[in-house]
Amino acid sequence: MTKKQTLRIATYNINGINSRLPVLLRWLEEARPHVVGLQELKCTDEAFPAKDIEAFGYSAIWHGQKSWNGVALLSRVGEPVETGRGLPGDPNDEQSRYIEAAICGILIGNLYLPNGNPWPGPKFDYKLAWMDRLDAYARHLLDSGLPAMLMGDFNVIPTEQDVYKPERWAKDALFSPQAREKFKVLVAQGWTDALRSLHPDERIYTFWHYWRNSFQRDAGIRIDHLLLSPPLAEKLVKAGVDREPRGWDKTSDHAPTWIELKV
DNA sequence: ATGACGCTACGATAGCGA
Repeated sequence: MTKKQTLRIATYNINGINSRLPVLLRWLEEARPHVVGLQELKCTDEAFPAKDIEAFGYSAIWHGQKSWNGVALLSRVGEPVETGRGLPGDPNDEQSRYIEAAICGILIGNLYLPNGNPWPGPKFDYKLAWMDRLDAYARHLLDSGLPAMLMGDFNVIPTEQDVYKPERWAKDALFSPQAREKFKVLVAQGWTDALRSLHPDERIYTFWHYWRNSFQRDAGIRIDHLLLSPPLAEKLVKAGVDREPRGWDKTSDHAPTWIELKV
């Protein structure tokens, strides 16, 4: 790092990277994040638009899957050194929901946590089991003492403060007591919820449904999170949500969510 | 309760996921 003061790291559920490519590239050009974790690529490894992304100055690693899921890490501050692909803890889990790399001396885990609807049901059970595996792995990361972070689409609304109208989400897996409790226990291991720690009293949303003019009414929820280990938390200087891209044409239902770290 | 999107396929509309 030469004279750079801060490192900007973002998470963005792109909801189909090839359909959203113009939106992604426009945002990369305008926001110029140093590191980006993407979720919901909805493409195979072969169909990942690596050349387009490289043309904007980013190295990338990705873990695709036909039709669903898929995660990637982008960096314009050195090539990501991959340290993990697939969440440990279940060798039979074939869903592409986790990719991890060392970038600029930071261990970055990028995740797409299962949605879990309908609740109850097997998809909800899968969500809770996935969260148990994440809990175990996150503990391992903290124990390493490394500057580490876990970011992505957690598909969990942590508290009533993180939803425009709690009663509308009462029967949704994203707001279920079980998922919220597991998220709470995870953070309590010693992670810092970056956005909430810097903005304790604000309403912060990262997702708005396409239907019923949700974005225009700001009827949103906060489900995209960046969790920092103690050595990173002390370097946190800014955090926010880029709401503008959510208003663009043919856009994702999520907005890019980011932090800035002292380097 | 409603419903928007992208993706896929014994495809040209419908089911699935979320």
